Amino acid sequence: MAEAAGNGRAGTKGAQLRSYLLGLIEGELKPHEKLPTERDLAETFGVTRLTVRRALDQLGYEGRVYRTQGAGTFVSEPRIAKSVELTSFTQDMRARGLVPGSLDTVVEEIPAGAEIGARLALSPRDLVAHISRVRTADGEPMCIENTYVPSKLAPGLAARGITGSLYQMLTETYHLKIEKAEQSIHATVLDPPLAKLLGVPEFSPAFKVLRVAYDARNQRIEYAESVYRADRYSYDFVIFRTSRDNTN
Amino acid sequence: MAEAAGNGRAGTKGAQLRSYLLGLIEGELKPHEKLPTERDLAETFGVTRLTVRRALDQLGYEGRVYRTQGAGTFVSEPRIAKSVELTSFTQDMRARGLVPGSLDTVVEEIPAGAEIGARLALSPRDLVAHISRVRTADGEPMCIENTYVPSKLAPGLAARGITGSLYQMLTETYHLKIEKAEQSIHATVLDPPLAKLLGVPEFSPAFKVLRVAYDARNQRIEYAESVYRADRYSYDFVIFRTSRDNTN
DNA sequence: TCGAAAAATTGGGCTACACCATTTGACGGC
DNA sequence: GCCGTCAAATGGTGTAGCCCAATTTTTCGA
Repeated sequence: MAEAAGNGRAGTKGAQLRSYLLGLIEGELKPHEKLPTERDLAETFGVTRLTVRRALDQLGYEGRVYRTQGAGTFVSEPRIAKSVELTSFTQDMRARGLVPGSLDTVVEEIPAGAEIGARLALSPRDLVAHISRVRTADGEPMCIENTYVPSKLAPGLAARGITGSLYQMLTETYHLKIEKAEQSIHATVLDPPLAKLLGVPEFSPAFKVLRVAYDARNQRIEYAESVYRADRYSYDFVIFRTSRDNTN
Repeated sequence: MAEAAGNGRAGTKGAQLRSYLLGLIEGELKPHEKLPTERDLAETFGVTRLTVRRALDQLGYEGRVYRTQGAGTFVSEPRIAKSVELTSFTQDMRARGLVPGSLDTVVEEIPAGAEIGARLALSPRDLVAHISRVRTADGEPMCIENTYVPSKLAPGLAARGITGSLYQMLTETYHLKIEKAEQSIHATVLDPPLAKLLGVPEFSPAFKVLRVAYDARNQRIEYAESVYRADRYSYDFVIFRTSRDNTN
C-alpha cells in the first residue's frame, strides 16, 4: 500500500504519521495489540507529542484504535464497515473491492424548483444539473441516485455528461472539493417501479438517503437523494459520548 | 477527586470554554454569524489558543460551527437531529422534549448463548441480564428494545429490575460509564407481531439497530437490539472527508 | 473610479515544555 | 503465597510562542 498520494512526501507531518500508523494497524499489529507510546512516536519521528496526539486522536475517532489513560493505545478489532467517512458511491464500491457502474444515466439541466432549491439554497428558478442513474456493483443494481448540482458552480456539466465518478469530475474539472456533508437516513419500502429497477421483490425494505454536500467554504455543491437496497447495505459506525454532561 | 463533583465551574478549561461557546451558539448568535476569533477567545479567557482550538474543533466536528481559514468560525444552521452523539433512549427523548416511558418491561437472567455471547465477547454459558421493553414517548410506542448486560459486570441487575434509564442505573449503581458504542443500522419491515406492539400497520418500514457499547477501558458493557418506527425516526448526521487521499 | 497589489486578519500546523490522572507492575511485608 | 503500597509508565490537559496558508480589508496607482 503506502498510497502516499502522488506527492512524494505527503503533506503535513501529521498526515505522514497517520499513514505510518495506518500501516502498523493494518499490517504488523493485531487487534488489541499496543501501539508505541506517544512519547516514543514523537521521538522516533522527530515531532512533538501534540502532533502525535492529533494523529492518534483522529484514528481513535475513526474507531481504528482505542486509548486508555495510563495504559496505552491499542488496535481496535477490524471494523465491519465505515460510514463515518464521506465517500462517493464510486469510492465506496472500490473500497469494498467491487466494480462500480451506472445504468440508465440521464443528465439534464432543469430549474431547481421549490424542494431542490431549498436544499441547495438556490432560487427555484436557478438552474441545476440533474443526474439520474442506477448505480451498480459488479453489474448488479445497488442503488438509485438522483443528484443535483447548481449550474452556476458547474457550467456545462449537463452538456458534458457523466462518465464515472461525479466527485472526480467536480474536483478535476470544476475544482470543487467536497469536504463535508449532512446526511439524513430514512427507512422505507420499495414501490413496484423502484423495486423493478433494483431487481428485488416489491415492498422490500430500503434506505432512503438525503445528502447535502459542502466545500470547505460551506458552499453547497450537491444535493443527492439515493435509495439503497437494504439487503446489501447497512450503516455501521462508532459514536462517542461527547461532553461530560451528567444529565442522564 | 471531589474537586469538580458539584462542578460550579465545570471541570477543565476546555469544558468551560465549550459551555460558553455553546451558550453563544444557542443564544446570542444566529446561523452564519461569526464567533470571536481564536486569539480573542484565548485572551479573554486567559487560555492558550490551542485550548480554544480544541474546543472549536470539537464543535466543528459536531457540526455546530464551521470554520474557514482566513475568514473565521461561524455558527452552523440548526441541526435537524443528532445521531452522532451517544445517548440512551431516555436522554434522546428528553432532548426532544418528550417524556420517555416503557411498556411490558421484562427483566431476566439467562445464559448469553451463541449470538449474544459473541457480541459481548462472553462464553455462551456466561449469564447476562436481558431487558426487554417497548419504549414510549409521551405514551406512544416508539421502539422495541432488547438489551443484554453481562451479569458479572452488573450483579443483581435482573433481580433489582429497571425503573427508568438503564444507563443511569449502570452509572450510579455499578459505576459503569459507557463512553463509546459501535452501531449498525439496517432497514427492515415490521412483521405482524412487532407491528402490533408498535401500533403501526403490518409491514411498515423500520430501522433495526444493533449496538455494542463500551466503557473507557474498552470493556463491553451492553449489547442492544432495537427496532424503531421509521415514520418517527431518521438518522441525521454530518460526515467529513477524513484524509487528503486523492483516490477518487 | 476601479482594479490590482499590499497589508492585516484569521484559522492551520508545529515546537518545546510542564504538570495532572490513571493504570500497571514490581517490590516488600505479612 | 498473597496482597497492599508505591513508583514508573502512559495518556490527558495546559502554557507560550513560532511560522504558514487562505481570506479579507486596505491602499494606491493607472
